[in-house]
Amino acid sequence: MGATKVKRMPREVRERQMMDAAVQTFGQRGYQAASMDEIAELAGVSKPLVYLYLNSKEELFTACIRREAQALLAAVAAGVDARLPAEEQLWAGLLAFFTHTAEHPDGWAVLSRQAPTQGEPFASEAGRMRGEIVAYVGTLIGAAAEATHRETHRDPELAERDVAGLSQALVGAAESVATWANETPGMTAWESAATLMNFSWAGLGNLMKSERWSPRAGSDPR
Amino acid sequence: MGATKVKRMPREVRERQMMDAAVQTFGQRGYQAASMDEIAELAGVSKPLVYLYLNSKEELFTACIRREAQALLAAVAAGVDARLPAEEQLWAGLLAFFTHTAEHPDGWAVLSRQAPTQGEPFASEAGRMRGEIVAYVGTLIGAAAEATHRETHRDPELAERDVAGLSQALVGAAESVATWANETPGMTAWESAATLMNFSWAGLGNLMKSERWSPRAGSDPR
Amino acid sequence: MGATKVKRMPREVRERQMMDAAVQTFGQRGYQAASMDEIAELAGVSKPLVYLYLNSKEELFTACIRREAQALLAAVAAGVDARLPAEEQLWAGLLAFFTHTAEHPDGWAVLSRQAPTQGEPFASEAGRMRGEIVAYVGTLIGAAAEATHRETHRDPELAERDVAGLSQALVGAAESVATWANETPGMTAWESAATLMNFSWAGLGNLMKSERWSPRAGSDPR
Amino acid sequence: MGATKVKRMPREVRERQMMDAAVQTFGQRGYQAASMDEIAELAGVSKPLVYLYLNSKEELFTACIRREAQALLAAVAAGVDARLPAEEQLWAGLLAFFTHTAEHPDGWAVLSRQAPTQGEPFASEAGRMRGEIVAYVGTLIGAAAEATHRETHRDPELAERDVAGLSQALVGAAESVATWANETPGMTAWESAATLMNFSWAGLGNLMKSERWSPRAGSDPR
DNA sequence: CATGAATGAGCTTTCATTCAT
DNA sequence: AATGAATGAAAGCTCATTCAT
Repeated sequence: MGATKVKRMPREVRERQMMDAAVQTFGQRGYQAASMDEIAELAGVSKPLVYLYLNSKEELFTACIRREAQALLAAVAAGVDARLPAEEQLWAGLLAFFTHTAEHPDGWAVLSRQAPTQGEPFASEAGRMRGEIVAYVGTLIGAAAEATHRETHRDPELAERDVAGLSQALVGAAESVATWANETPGMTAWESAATLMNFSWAGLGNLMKSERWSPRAGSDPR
Repeated sequence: MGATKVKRMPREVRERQMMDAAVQTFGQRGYQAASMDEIAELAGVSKPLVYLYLNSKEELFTACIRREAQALLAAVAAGVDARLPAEEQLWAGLLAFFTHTAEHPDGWAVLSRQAPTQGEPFASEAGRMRGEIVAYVGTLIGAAAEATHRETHRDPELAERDVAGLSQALVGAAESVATWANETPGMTAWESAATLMNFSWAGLGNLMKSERWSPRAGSDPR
Repeated sequence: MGATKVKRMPREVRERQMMDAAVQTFGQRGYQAASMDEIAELAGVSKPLVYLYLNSKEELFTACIRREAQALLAAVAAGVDARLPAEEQLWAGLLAFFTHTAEHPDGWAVLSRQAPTQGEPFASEAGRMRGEIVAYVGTLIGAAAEATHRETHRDPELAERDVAGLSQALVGAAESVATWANETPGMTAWESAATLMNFSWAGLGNLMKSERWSPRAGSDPR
Repeated sequence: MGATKVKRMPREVRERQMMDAAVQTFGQRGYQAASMDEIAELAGVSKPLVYLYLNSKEELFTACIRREAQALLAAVAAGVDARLPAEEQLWAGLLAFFTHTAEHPDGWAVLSRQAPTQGEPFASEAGRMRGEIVAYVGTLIGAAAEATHRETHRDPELAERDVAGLSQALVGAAESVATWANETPGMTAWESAATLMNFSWAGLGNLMKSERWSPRAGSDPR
């Protein structure tokens, strides 16, 4: 009786609507503060249907984390050409990263703010994705180190933990800038990527040439 | 059977016990997931006493944020000698920062993970502290830029937004490394600080000499 | 064992059941002493359902006041024929009033005892209804005064405040008698109405003929 | 160590302070909404002291009811000269009643609004006092009836229940007017008493001369 | 495929009341 | 005579979750 409410949609479509509503709600309110009522209403369906398709709040949140992580990883991967030199891969990856986070702020909020703070099933789920990115960045750093080695015949002697630490720093810096950019009107993905590149590349480059920074005397490493 | 339950303590002492318990619980569970029951039990008191002294969950959380922020800022300030050159100030500050966050992981979790994600009364409370640190880092960068200018007679031309972005990146990197260090056994504050210094100083130094990184052709700033 | 717990009823029905239970509980226990648990149990539903339909204790109480006030006013209005002389209107109104209060003692308790003593959202809600009744009684007194004026050519000179005071007295007397009747077995509405009519009508009649009562000497109006 | 807080007062004085504070708080807030904290603070003592002297909230409220009832009864009794004719006794009693309730609005609120609505230990406590007043009024009516009988040789034939009903009506009217007067600025006790006297005396007088009001035909007593 | 009706469990908060000094 | 410290018990309210249709 009327076409206002289109019902009987295929499962796939309904499911995407629900997940979209969930990501938006979780991203803006947080996991705990988001209520299933709100999500169902925003999705335009009844609560039992949400449960029929997504089973529970926990599974729904996990599904959101997974979907958004996949999307972010895919976006970065799509932006990068593995045949280019490491430096340009990093640039391309950062650009893709900031572009995606700017276009999906709620998804980024779910991944960066909500998931890691909600305790165990979720933190590790989000950690898995972050780990993939950190590892990928680590690969780039390693590759660059090796290239430098070949060119300069100086061994950067980057231990595994060094690489891990640097990757963490770079990813952390990117996260921080991404969040800040989402709150700063007029800030483009290009600017964000340039900021980060400027900030990090020379430091990384030096490291690879074994030119480490070290504290002056007096401050002993304890 | 012992002195496990010492009762009738002066208000000041009890209040500190409660705040300690609260920081631990909030840091590990998150604001919403932490229950006042749990905090009271951990503090070894009854719930009404928590309310008598701290008034409400919201006020309790705010008090935790403030106390931990104060402590962190104080620790960093105590570690830094403003008469030293910027480079060494940064090193000392990072060392103090990583030392404090390593010694107070729950407090650090409250400040870095929980407070910023819990919406309005809290996010801005924590943002205030982060803002102070970012501003302080910005000062260091500015000072270093000026010094470089004097030495090299080259103007770094760092716009305000550049400084802001770099500070965000540096602080984000530090946060990321601090959190990662807290999860990585055997990682010392000294190592964390060195990692970050290595990562960032050369990049910053280059910037100040106007040696910016720029993408090769093809990737237009859109 | 039986049909004691019939479930899945339409909202309208459940809502009436809840209001009935609420009126009974509020009337007997008072607003503060009545617990939502008790009301829900008496209504045969769970507490969340009460909140789902009626929103809060405050709204529930307000709804009770309104419903019972409406019912009482409607009962009195239905019992009165506005074309009759004032005297007979008063009689009919009193009879309807006492009949209704006798049949709905809990509703009457809510209106007369509980609502006016529970402070501001409620007192004025109940006051509104009492005001309507007082005003209606005032109209009757005014009409009777005018009729008397026409017949006897003596001006009753009833000032507004006189009318208000008399109405208050009459309504107060009726309230008192209604409450007393509800506590007195065998007391019929007819008897109550007759008592009040006897008590008041002659006094009012005298007033209208300007035959005021006045204290003998000695007691000066200060 | 100054004289700001005079301590160690005799029990009698402290107790009166507490009761004064209690009457004020109960009268304004209601029994349930009044908290022992509030009462203790208003009385200027610590909570345990209130318990030491008055034992419990329930006993405290009961004590308030009793004290205020006693005071009201005493005031009315003091205003009446039992050797005067019933009519003048009524006038004097009403005047004393309205004077006292106007001077002690909180006490009157406790007696008239709070006590009767708070369920069982209290309602009957307040009912006892009300009963005394109703009975006293009944005595006056009875005395007046007898006097009338003697003068007019007509038997008013007032059954006990008639007297009771009339007393209830008169007392209810007085209560209503007292409460209304307390809310109406500029309304004096003298005016209140006159209003009530005008309203009731003629009606009572008629009754005593067996001139009852009776409904016209049609409205049968069922 | 889809939902209106319903609830168990838990949370924050308050309050009368009591110890120990 | 007087109090700061402390609590058991309960109340209002919310939410994820499930029937029955």
